[in-house]
Amino acid sequence: MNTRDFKTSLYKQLAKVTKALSNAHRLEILDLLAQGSFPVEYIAEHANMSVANASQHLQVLKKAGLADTVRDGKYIYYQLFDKSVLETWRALRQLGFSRNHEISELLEDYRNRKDQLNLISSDELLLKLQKSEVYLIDVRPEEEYNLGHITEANSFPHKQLREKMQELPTNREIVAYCRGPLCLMADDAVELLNQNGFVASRLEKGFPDWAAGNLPIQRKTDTHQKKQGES
Amino acid sequence: MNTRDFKTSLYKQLAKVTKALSNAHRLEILDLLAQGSFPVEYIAEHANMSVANASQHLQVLKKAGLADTVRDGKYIYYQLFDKSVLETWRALRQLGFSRNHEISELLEDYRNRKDQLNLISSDELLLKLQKSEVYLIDVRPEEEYNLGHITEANSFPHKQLREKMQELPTNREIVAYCRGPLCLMADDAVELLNQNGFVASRLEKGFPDWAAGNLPIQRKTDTHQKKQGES
DNA sequence: TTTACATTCAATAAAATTGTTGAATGTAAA
DNA sequence: TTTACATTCAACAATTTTATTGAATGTAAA
Repeated sequence: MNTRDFKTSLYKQLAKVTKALSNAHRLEILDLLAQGSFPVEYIAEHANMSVANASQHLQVLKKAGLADTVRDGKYIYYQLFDKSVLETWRALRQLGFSRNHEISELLEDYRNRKDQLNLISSDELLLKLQKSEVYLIDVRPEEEYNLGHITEANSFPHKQLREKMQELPTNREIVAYCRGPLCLMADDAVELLNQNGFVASRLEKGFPDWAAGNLPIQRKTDTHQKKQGES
Repeated sequence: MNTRDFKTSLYKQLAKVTKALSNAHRLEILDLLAQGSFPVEYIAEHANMSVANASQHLQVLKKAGLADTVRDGKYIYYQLFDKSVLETWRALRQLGFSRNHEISELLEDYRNRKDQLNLISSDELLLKLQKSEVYLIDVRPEEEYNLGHITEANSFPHKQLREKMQELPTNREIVAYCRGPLCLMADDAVELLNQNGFVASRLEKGFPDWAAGNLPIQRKTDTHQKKQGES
Protein backbone atom coordinates (compact mmCIF):
# COMPACT_ATOMS: atom_id res chain seq x y z
CA MET A 1 0.00 0.00 0.00
CA ASN A 2 1.45 3.36 -0.99
CA THR A 3 1.41 6.39 1.23
CA ARG A 4 -1.58 7.96 -0.47
CA ASP A 5 -3.80 4.90 -0.18
CA PHE A 6 -2.71 4.56 3.39
CA LYS A 7 -3.65 8.11 4.27
CA THR A 8 -6.95 7.75 2.50
CA SER A 9 -7.85 4.67 4.56
CA LEU A 10 -6.72 6.35 7.73
CA TYR A 11 -8.87 9.42 7.30
CA LYS A 12 -11.79 7.28 6.18
CA GLN A 13 -11.60 5.32 9.40
CA LEU A 14 -11.46 8.51 11.36
CA ALA A 15 -14.45 9.84 9.45
CA LYS A 16 -16.40 6.76 10.46
CA VAL A 17 -16.26 7.95 14.03
CA THR A 18 -17.11 11.56 13.24
CA LYS A 19 -19.95 10.51 10.94
CA ALA A 20 -21.55 8.79 13.89
CA LEU A 21 -21.60 12.18 15.57
CA SER A 22 -22.99 14.09 12.62
CA ASN A 23 -26.71 13.62 13.05
CA ALA A 24 -29.10 15.70 15.13
CA HIS A 25 -30.93 12.69 16.55
CA ARG A 26 -27.72 10.98 17.55
CA LEU A 27 -26.48 14.12 19.28
CA GLU A 28 -29.70 14.27 21.25
CA ILE A 29 -29.23 10.62 22.14
CA LEU A 30 -25.71 11.35 23.32
CA ASP A 31 -27.04 14.07 25.58
CA LEU A 32 -29.41 11.53 27.07
CA LEU A 33 -26.77 8.84 27.45
CA ALA A 34 -24.67 11.41 29.26
CA GLN A 35 -27.26 11.08 32.06
CA GLY A 36 -26.89 7.32 32.40
CA SER A 37 -27.87 4.10 30.63
CA PHE A 38 -31.32 3.54 29.19
CA PRO A 39 -33.29 1.01 27.18
CA VAL A 40 -34.20 1.81 23.59
CA GLU A 41 -37.76 2.73 24.41
CA TYR A 42 -36.77 5.36 26.94
CA ILE A 43 -34.44 6.97 24.42
CA ALA A 44 -37.10 6.86 21.73
CA GLU A 45 -39.66 8.51 23.96
CA HIS A 46 -37.40 11.24 25.30
CA ALA A 47 -35.73 12.04 22.02
CA ASN A 48 -39.00 11.98 20.13
CA MET A 49 -38.39 9.15 17.68
CA SER A 50 -39.98 5.85 16.75
CA VAL A 51 -38.49 2.89 18.56
CA ALA A 52 -37.18 1.36 15.33
CA ASN A 53 -35.48 4.59 14.40
CA ALA A 54 -33.94 5.02 17.83
CA SER A 55 -32.71 1.45 17.67
CA GLN A 56 -31.00 2.11 14.37
CA HIS A 57 -29.34 5.29 15.56
CA LEU A 58 -28.18 3.54 18.70
CA GLN A 59 -26.64 0.81 16.58
CA VAL A 60 -24.75 3.42 14.60
CA LEU A 61 -23.29 4.74 17.83
CA LYS A 62 -22.46 1.23 18.94
CA LYS A 63 -20.79 0.25 15.68
CA ALA A 64 -18.68 3.38 15.86
CA GLY A 65 -17.50 2.28 19.28
CA LEU A 66 -19.13 5.23 21.02
CA ALA A 67 -21.82 3.25 22.82
CA ASP A 68 -22.16 -0.05 24.50
CA THR A 69 -24.99 -2.35 25.58
CA VAL A 70 -25.70 -4.33 28.71
CA ARG A 71 -28.71 -6.57 29.04
CA ASP A 72 -30.61 -6.58 32.32
CA GLY A 73 -33.81 -8.62 32.40
CA LYS A 74 -35.77 -8.01 29.26
CA TYR A 75 -34.23 -4.62 28.58
CA ILE A 76 -31.05 -3.77 26.74
CA TYR A 77 -29.41 -0.73 28.26
CA TYR A 78 -27.37 1.53 26.03
CA GLN A 79 -24.61 3.62 27.56
CA LEU A 80 -21.63 5.69 26.48
CA PHE A 81 -18.58 3.49 26.00
CA ASP A 82 -16.41 5.43 28.39
CA LYS A 83 -15.57 8.86 29.77
CA SER A 84 -13.74 9.89 26.63
CA VAL A 85 -17.02 9.79 24.70
CA LEU A 86 -18.68 12.05 27.24
CA GLU A 87 -15.75 14.44 27.06
CA THR A 88 -15.91 14.54 23.28
CA TRP A 89 -19.62 15.25 23.39
CA ARG A 90 -18.99 18.10 25.81
CA ALA A 91 -16.23 19.47 23.58
CA LEU A 92 -18.43 19.34 20.49
CA ARG A 93 -21.30 21.00 22.31
CA GLN A 94 -18.92 23.72 23.42
CA LEU A 95 -17.65 24.15 19.87
CA GLY A 96 -21.25 24.47 18.72
CA PHE A 97 -21.88 27.24 21.20
CA SER A 98 -18.79 29.14 20.22
CA ARG A 99 -18.94 28.68 16.44
CA ASN A 100 -22.68 28.63 15.71
CA HIS A 101 -24.35 31.82 16.82
CA GLU A 102 -27.83 30.54 16.12
CA ILE A 103 -27.50 28.13 19.00
CA SER A 104 -27.00 30.79 21.65
CA GLU A 105 -29.61 32.98 19.98
CA LEU A 106 -32.15 30.18 20.06
CA LEU A 107 -31.47 29.63 23.72
CA GLU A 108 -31.69 33.30 24.58
CA ASP A 109 -34.93 33.68 22.71
CA TYR A 110 -36.48 30.72 24.46
CA ARG A 111 -35.41 31.93 27.85
CA ASN A 112 -36.62 35.43 27.09
CA ARG A 113 -33.35 36.74 28.44
CA LYS A 114 -34.91 36.95 31.89
CA ASP A 115 -33.58 34.18 34.02
CA GLN A 116 -30.03 34.97 33.02
CA LEU A 117 -29.97 36.85 36.28
CA ASN A 118 -31.04 33.79 38.21
CA LEU A 119 -28.06 31.73 37.12
CA ILE A 120 -25.91 30.28 39.85
CA SER A 121 -22.43 28.82 39.45
CA SER A 122 -21.23 25.50 40.84
CA ASP A 123 -18.94 27.25 43.33
CA GLU A 124 -21.74 29.43 44.63
CA LEU A 125 -24.00 26.44 44.97
CA LEU A 126 -21.40 24.46 46.91
CA LEU A 127 -20.96 27.34 49.30
CA LYS A 128 -24.66 27.87 49.81
CA LEU A 129 -25.24 24.16 50.28
CA GLN A 130 -22.69 24.11 53.08
CA LYS A 131 -24.50 26.94 54.79
CA SER A 132 -27.87 25.26 54.14
CA GLU A 133 -29.03 28.40 52.43
CA VAL A 134 -30.60 26.64 49.47
CA TYR A 135 -32.90 23.75 48.67
CA LEU A 136 -31.59 21.90 45.62
CA ILE A 137 -33.98 20.19 43.22
CA ASP A 138 -33.29 17.84 40.31
CA VAL A 139 -36.05 18.37 37.76
CA ARG A 140 -35.07 15.59 35.36
CA PRO A 141 -37.34 12.55 35.08
CA GLU A 142 -37.14 10.39 38.17
CA GLU A 143 -35.39 7.57 36.27
CA GLU A 144 -32.43 9.85 35.62
CA TYR A 145 -32.33 11.12 39.18
CA ASN A 146 -32.23 7.51 40.36
CA LEU A 147 -29.23 6.71 38.18
CA GLY A 148 -27.21 9.50 39.70
CA HIS A 149 -27.69 13.00 41.06
CA ILE A 150 -25.96 15.78 42.93
CA THR A 151 -25.51 14.97 46.60
CA GLU A 152 -28.26 16.69 48.63
CA ALA A 153 -30.49 17.11 45.56
CA ASN A 154 -34.18 16.22 45.86
CA SER A 155 -36.16 14.81 42.98
CA PHE A 156 -38.88 17.13 41.73
CA PRO A 157 -39.45 15.99 38.15
CA HIS A 158 -40.34 18.78 35.78
CA LYS A 159 -43.61 17.13 34.82
CA GLN A 160 -44.91 16.85 38.37
CA LEU A 161 -43.55 20.11 39.67
CA ARG A 162 -46.88 21.95 39.62
CA GLU A 163 -48.45 19.40 41.98
CA LYS A 164 -45.40 18.75 44.14
CA MET A 165 -44.60 22.44 44.47
CA GLN A 166 -46.32 22.67 47.85
CA GLU A 167 -43.76 20.30 49.35
CA LEU A 168 -40.99 22.81 48.75
CA PRO A 169 -39.68 24.87 51.64
CA THR A 170 -40.70 28.52 51.51
CA ASN A 171 -37.97 29.88 53.73
CA ARG A 172 -35.05 29.06 51.44
CA GLU A 173 -33.88 29.82 47.94
CA ILE A 174 -34.64 27.00 45.49
CA VAL A 175 -31.97 25.97 42.99
CA ALA A 176 -32.95 23.75 40.05
CA TYR A 177 -30.80 21.80 37.64
CA CYS A 178 -31.40 19.37 34.80
CA ARG A 179 -29.46 17.66 31.99
CA GLY A 180 -27.25 20.46 30.80
CA PRO A 181 -27.06 23.64 28.75
CA LEU A 182 -29.35 22.31 26.02
CA CYS A 183 -32.00 21.29 28.49
CA LEU A 184 -34.87 23.61 29.35
CA MET A 185 -36.53 21.81 32.23
CA ALA A 186 -34.70 23.79 34.87
CA ASP A 187 -35.54 27.07 33.14
CA ASP A 188 -39.21 26.18 33.04
CA ALA A 189 -39.08 25.14 36.68
CA VAL A 190 -37.45 28.40 37.76
CA GLU A 191 -40.04 30.40 35.87
CA LEU A 192 -42.92 28.45 37.40
CA LEU A 193 -41.53 28.72 40.90
CA ASN A 194 -40.84 32.43 40.68
CA GLN A 195 -44.38 32.99 39.44
CA ASN A 196 -45.62 31.20 42.54
CA GLY A 197 -43.81 33.22 45.12
CA PHE A 198 -40.66 31.17 45.47
CA VAL A 199 -37.16 32.55 45.08
CA ALA A 200 -35.66 30.21 42.51
CA SER A 201 -32.61 30.09 40.29
CA ARG A 202 -30.96 27.70 37.88
CA LEU A 203 -27.64 25.96 38.31
CA GLU A 204 -25.50 26.80 35.28
CA LYS A 205 -24.39 23.21 34.87
CA GLY A 206 -26.32 20.05 34.27
CA PHE A 207 -25.70 16.82 36.12
CA PRO A 208 -23.11 15.29 33.73
CA ASP A 209 -21.08 18.49 33.70
CA TRP A 210 -21.17 18.75 37.46
CA ALA A 211 -20.04 15.13 37.71
CA ALA A 212 -17.29 15.71 35.13
CA GLY A 213 -15.87 18.35 37.45
CA ASN A 214 -15.53 15.77 40.21
CA LEU A 215 -18.05 17.56 42.38
CA PRO A 216 -20.00 15.52 44.95
CA ILE A 217 -22.53 13.16 43.43
CA GLN A 218 -24.35 10.02 44.34
CA ARG A 219 -24.66 7.23 41.80
CA LYS A 220 -26.83 4.18 41.66
CA THR A 221 -24.69 1.15 42.37
CA ASP A 222 -24.70 -2.45 41.21
CA THR A 223 -27.15 -2.44 38.27
CA HIS A 224 -26.35 -2.84 34.59
CA GLN A 225 -22.81 -1.67 35.08
CA LYS A 226 -19.95 -3.03 33.04
CA LYS A 227 -16.49 -3.62 34.44
CA GLN A 228 -14.73 -0.28 34.22
CA GLY A 229 -12.10 0.06 31.51
CA GLU A 230 -10.11 3.16 30.79
CA SER A 231 -10.69 6.09 28.49
CA MET B 1 -42.34 27.51 19.39
CA ASN B 2 -42.93 24.54 21.66
CA THR B 3 -40.20 22.74 23.56
CA ARG B 4 -39.98 19.90 21.08
CA ASP B 5 -39.54 22.14 18.03
CA PHE B 6 -37.04 24.13 19.96
CA LYS B 7 -34.95 21.12 20.84
CA THR B 8 -35.12 19.88 17.29
CA SER B 9 -33.76 23.16 15.94
CA LEU B 10 -31.09 23.23 18.59
CA TYR B 11 -29.72 19.79 17.81
CA LYS B 12 -29.98 20.48 14.09
CA GLN B 13 -27.79 23.53 14.49
CA LEU B 14 -25.34 21.53 16.51
CA ALA B 15 -25.33 18.82 13.86
CA LYS B 16 -24.40 21.44 11.26
CA VAL B 17 -21.08 21.85 13.00
CA THR B 18 -20.45 18.15 13.45
CA LYS B 19 -21.48 17.41 9.86
CA ALA B 20 -18.69 19.68 8.73
CA LEU B 21 -16.33 17.36 10.57
CA SER B 22 -17.78 14.15 9.19
CA ASN B 23 -15.91 13.74 5.95
CA ALA B 24 -12.53 12.12 5.37
CA HIS B 25 -11.29 14.86 3.04
CA ARG B 26 -12.27 17.58 5.44
CA LEU B 27 -10.50 15.85 8.29
CA GLU B 28 -7.36 15.66 6.21
CA ILE B 29 -7.76 19.35 5.44
CA LEU B 30 -8.08 20.10 9.14
CA ASP B 31 -4.84 18.26 9.79
CA LEU B 32 -3.18 20.46 7.19
CA LEU B 33 -4.71 23.67 8.52
CA ALA B 34 -3.38 22.69 11.92
CA GLN B 35 0.06 23.42 10.45
CA GLY B 36 -0.78 26.94 9.35
CA SER B 37 -2.71 28.83 6.67
CA PHE B 38 -2.60 27.84 3.04
CA PRO B 39 -4.13 28.75 -0.31
CA VAL B 40 -6.62 26.39 -1.90
CA GLU B 41 -4.15 24.98 -4.36
CA TYR B 42 -1.70 23.91 -1.66
CA ILE B 43 -4.46 22.10 0.20
CA ALA B 44 -5.66 20.44 -2.98
CA GLU B 45 -2.19 19.20 -3.83
CA HIS B 46 -1.31 17.94 -0.38
CA ALA B 47 -4.66 16.35 0.37
CA ASN B 48 -4.87 14.81 -3.09
CA MET B 49 -8.00 16.48 -4.45
CA SER B 50 -8.97 18.59 -7.41
CA VAL B 51 -8.82 22.32 -6.74
CA ALA B 52 -12.56 22.70 -7.24
CA ASN B 53 -13.28 19.95 -4.79
CA ALA B 54 -10.88 21.33 -2.21
CA SER B 55 -12.47 24.73 -2.62
CA GLN B 56 -15.90 23.29 -1.92
CA HIS B 57 -14.78 21.40 1.14
CA LEU B 58 -13.02 24.49 2.43
CA GLN B 59 -16.22 26.44 2.01
CA VAL B 60 -18.06 23.85 4.05
CA LEU B 61 -15.58 24.35 6.85
CA LYS B 62 -15.89 28.10 6.52
CA LYS B 63 -19.69 28.10 6.55
CA ALA B 64 -19.63 25.96 9.66
CA GLY B 65 -17.48 28.61 11.32
CA LEU B 66 -14.51 26.30 11.63
CA ALA B 67 -12.30 28.04 9.09
CA ASP B 68 -11.56 31.54 8.01
CA THR B 69 -10.00 33.24 5.01
CA VAL B 70 -7.50 36.04 4.57
CA ARG B 71 -6.48 37.36 1.20
CA ASP B 72 -2.83 38.16 0.58
CA GLY B 73 -1.93 39.15 -2.93
CA LYS B 74 -3.61 36.84 -5.37
CA TYR B 75 -3.99 34.00 -2.92
CA ILE B 76 -6.74 33.35 -0.43
CA TYR B 77 -5.35 31.73 2.69
CA TYR B 78 -7.57 29.38 4.65
CA GLN B 79 -6.91 28.87 8.33
CA LEU B 80 -8.60 27.39 11.38
CA PHE B 81 -10.91 29.93 12.97
CA ASP B 82 -9.30 29.75 16.38
CA LYS B 83 -7.56 27.51 18.89
CA SER B 84 -10.80 25.82 19.90
CA VAL B 85 -11.07 24.30 16.44
CA LEU B 86 -7.58 22.88 16.69
CA GLU B 87 -8.38 21.47 20.12
CA THR B 88 -11.55 19.84 18.82
CA TRP B 89 -9.65 18.30 15.95
CA ARG B 90 -7.10 16.91 18.39
CA ALA B 91 -9.86 15.53 20.61
CA LEU B 92 -11.60 13.83 17.68
CA ARG B 93 -8.35 12.36 16.45
CA GLN B 94 -7.73 11.04 19.94
CA LEU B 95 -11.22 9.57 20.08
CA GLY B 96 -10.56 7.90 16.74
CA PHE B 97 -7.42 6.29 18.09
CA SER B 98 -9.14 5.02 21.19
CA ARG B 99 -12.44 3.90 19.69
CA ASN B 100 -11.45 2.65 16.23
CA HIS B 101 -8.93 -0.14 16.39
CA GLU B 102 -8.36 -0.20 12.66
CA ILE B 103 -6.64 3.15 12.92
CA SER B 104 -3.88 2.01 15.23
CA GLU B 105 -3.62 -1.27 13.33
CA LEU B 106 -3.18 0.55 10.05
CA LEU B 107 -0.44 2.67 11.56
CA GLU B 108 1.35 -0.25 13.10
CA ASP B 109 1.25 -2.18 9.87
CA TYR B 110 2.67 0.71 7.91
CA ARG B 111 5.44 1.25 10.37
CA ASN B 112 6.20 -2.46 10.48
CA ARG B 113 6.28 -2.20 14.25
CA LYS B 114 9.98 -1.38 14.08
CA ASP B 115 10.51 2.27 14.79
CA GLN B 116 8.28 2.09 17.85
CA LEU B 117 11.54 1.73 19.68
CA ASN B 118 12.91 4.90 18.16
CA LEU B 119 10.15 7.05 19.57
CA ILE B 120 11.18 9.99 21.70
CA SER B 121 8.94 12.03 23.99
CA SER B 122 8.74 15.81 24.16
CA ASP B 123 10.35 15.86 27.58
CA GLU B 124 13.26 13.73 26.46
CA LEU B 125 13.76 15.92 23.43
CA LEU B 126 13.77 19.12 25.48
CA LEU B 127 16.39 17.64 27.76
CA LYS B 128 18.59 16.40 24.95
CA LEU B 129 18.27 19.71 23.12
CA GLN B 130 19.57 21.55 26.16
CA LYS B 131 22.59 19.27 26.28
CA SER B 132 23.03 19.61 22.49
CA GLU B 133 22.89 15.87 22.22
CA VAL B 134 20.57 15.81 19.22
CA TYR B 135 20.13 17.43 15.84
CA LEU B 136 16.44 18.18 15.28
CA ILE B 137 14.99 18.10 11.78
CA ASP B 138 11.55 19.19 10.53
CA VAL B 139 10.69 16.98 7.56
CA ARG B 140 7.47 18.74 6.56
CA PRO B 141 7.43 20.71 3.29
CA GLU B 142 9.44 23.89 3.57
CA GLU B 143 6.30 26.06 3.36
CA GLU B 144 5.06 24.58 6.61
CA TYR B 145 8.41 24.89 8.31
CA ASN B 146 8.43 28.56 7.34
CA LEU B 147 5.03 29.19 8.92
CA GLY B 148 6.19 27.86 12.25
CA HIS B 149 8.50 25.22 13.65
CA ILE B 150 10.06 23.97 16.84
CA THR B 151 12.84 26.25 18.06
CA GLU B 152 16.23 24.82 17.00
CA ALA B 153 14.68 22.65 14.29
CA ASN B 154 16.29 22.58 10.86
CA SER B 155 14.30 22.17 7.68
CA PHE B 156 15.02 18.92 5.87
CA PRO B 157 11.88 18.34 3.81
CA HIS B 158 10.96 14.72 3.41
CA LYS B 159 11.13 14.93 -0.37
CA GLN B 160 14.67 16.25 -0.48
CA LEU B 161 16.05 14.26 2.39
CA ARG B 162 17.95 11.75 0.25
CA GLU B 163 19.98 14.52 -1.38
CA LYS B 164 20.35 16.75 1.66
CA MET B 165 21.25 13.87 3.93
CA GLN B 166 24.98 14.55 3.59
CA GLU B 167 24.54 17.91 5.31
CA LEU B 168 23.46 16.20 8.52
CA PRO B 169 25.92 15.88 11.40
CA THR B 170 27.20 12.36 11.90
CA ASN B 171 28.28 12.74 15.51
CA ARG B 172 24.81 13.31 16.98
CA GLU B 173 21.50 11.54 17.19
CA ILE B 174 18.99 12.85 14.64
CA VAL B 175 15.40 13.46 15.74
CA ALA B 176 12.73 13.98 13.09
CA TYR B 177 9.19 15.29 13.41
CA CYS B 178 6.37 16.15 11.03
CA ARG B 179 2.66 17.03 11.15
CA GLY B 180 1.40 14.66 13.78
CA PRO B 181 0.39 11.11 14.56
CA LEU B 182 -1.32 10.59 11.21
CA CYS B 183 1.70 11.78 9.29
CA LEU B 184 4.32 9.34 8.01
CA MET B 185 7.03 11.63 6.77
CA ALA B 186 9.03 11.43 9.98
CA ASP B 187 8.77 7.63 10.01
CA ASP B 188 10.04 7.42 6.46
CA ALA B 189 12.85 9.81 7.32
CA VAL B 190 13.92 7.81 10.35
CA GLU B 191 13.96 4.62 8.32
CA LEU B 192 16.00 6.19 5.54
CA LEU B 193 18.49 7.70 7.96
CA ASN B 194 18.96 4.55 9.95
CA GLN B 195 19.58 2.63 6.74
CA ASN B 196 22.32 5.12 5.92
CA GLY B 197 24.29 4.86 9.11
CA PHE B 198 22.68 7.64 11.11
CA VAL B 199 21.19 7.17 14.57
CA ALA B 200 17.71 8.59 14.09
CA SER B 201 14.44 8.59 15.99
CA ARG B 202 11.00 10.15 15.71
CA LEU B 203 9.49 12.73 18.01
CA GLU B 204 6.17 11.34 19.23
CA LYS B 205 4.39 14.62 18.63
CA GLY B 206 3.90 16.67 15.50
CA PHE B 207 4.37 20.40 15.34
CA PRO B 208 0.79 21.46 16.21
CA ASP B 209 0.72 19.18 19.23
CA TRP B 210 4.07 20.42 20.42
CA ALA B 211 2.83 23.99 20.04
CA ALA B 212 -0.42 23.18 21.84
CA GLY B 213 1.64 22.16 24.85
CA ASN B 214 3.21 25.62 24.97
CA LEU B 215 6.62 24.24 24.19
CA PRO B 216 9.16 26.55 22.50
CA ILE B 217 8.33 27.37 18.90
CA GLN B 218 9.10 30.02 16.37
CA ARG B 219 6.30 31.36 14.19
CA LYS B 220 6.33 33.42 11.06
CA THR B 221 5.20 36.94 11.94
CA ASP B 222 3.24 39.64 10.14
CA THR B 223 1.79 37.84 7.12
CA HIS B 224 -1.80 36.93 6.44
CA GLN B 225 -2.65 37.03 10.10
CA LYS B 226 -6.02 38.12 11.36
CA LYS B 227 -6.48 40.17 14.51
CA GLN B 228 -6.58 37.65 17.32
CA GLY B 229 -9.95 36.99 18.87
CA GLU B 230 -10.69 34.49 21.58
CA SER B 231 -11.60 30.84 21.49
C1' DT C 1 -6.98 48.07 -20.08
C1' DT C 2 -5.64 43.75 -20.81
C1' DT C 3 -3.98 39.47 -19.27
C1' DA C 4 -3.00 35.72 -16.12
C1' DC C 5 -4.61 32.89 -12.96
C1' DA C 6 -6.54 31.61 -8.14
C1' DT C 7 -10.86 30.66 -6.72
C1' DT C 8 -15.73 29.87 -7.00
C1' DC C 9 -19.96 28.56 -9.11
C1' DA C 10 -23.67 25.73 -11.42
C1' DA C 11 -25.22 21.58 -13.11
C1' DT C 12 -25.20 16.80 -13.05
C1' DA C 13 -24.83 11.96 -11.82
C1' DA C 14 -23.46 8.71 -8.40
C1' DA C 15 -23.41 7.32 -3.72
C1' DA C 16 -24.64 7.52 1.06
C1' DT C 17 -27.85 8.67 4.77
C1' DT C 18 -32.34 8.77 6.65
C1' DG C 19 -37.27 7.52 8.42
C1' DT C 20 -41.08 4.45 7.90
C1' DT C 21 -43.34 0.24 7.68
C1' DG C 22 -44.34 -4.26 9.09
C1' DA C 23 -42.32 -8.54 9.91
C1' DA C 24 -38.77 -11.26 12.38
C1' DT C 25 -35.81 -12.36 16.50
C1' DG C 26 -34.73 -13.49 20.92
C1' DT C 27 -35.20 -13.30 25.82
C1' DA C 28 -37.74 -13.74 30.12
C1' DA C 29 -41.67 -14.66 32.55
C1' DA C 30 -45.98 -17.41 32.85
C1' DT D 1 -43.74 -24.77 26.20
C1' DT D 2 -46.14 -20.92 25.41
C1' DT D 3 -46.74 -16.08 25.64
C1' DA D 4 -45.51 -11.24 26.00
C1' DC D 5 -42.86 -7.86 24.46
C1' DA D 6 -38.24 -5.24 23.81
C1' DT D 7 -35.41 -4.96 20.12
C1' DT D 8 -33.75 -5.61 15.51
C1' DC D 9 -34.08 -6.40 10.66
C1' DA D 10 -35.21 -5.77 5.62
C1' DA D 11 -36.97 -3.16 2.06
C1' DC D 12 -38.28 0.97 0.22
C1' DA D 13 -38.58 5.95 -1.06
C1' DA D 14 -37.01 10.49 -0.01
C1' DT D 15 -33.33 13.39 0.96
C1' DT D 16 -28.65 14.72 1.39
C1' DT D 17 -23.84 14.43 0.34
C1' DT D 18 -20.26 14.04 -2.86
C1' DA D 19 -16.91 14.44 -7.07
C1' DT D 20 -16.52 16.01 -11.67
C1' DT D 21 -16.80 19.07 -15.36
C1' DG D 22 -16.40 23.31 -17.58
C1' DA D 23 -17.64 27.94 -17.29
C1' DA D 24 -17.72 32.27 -14.56
C1' DT D 25 -15.74 35.60 -11.26
C1' DG D 26 -12.59 38.65 -9.35
C1' DT D 27 -8.12 40.31 -8.17
C1' DA D 28 -3.40 41.65 -9.20
C1' DA D 29 0.17 42.29 -12.20
C1' DA D 30 1.59 43.59 -16.91
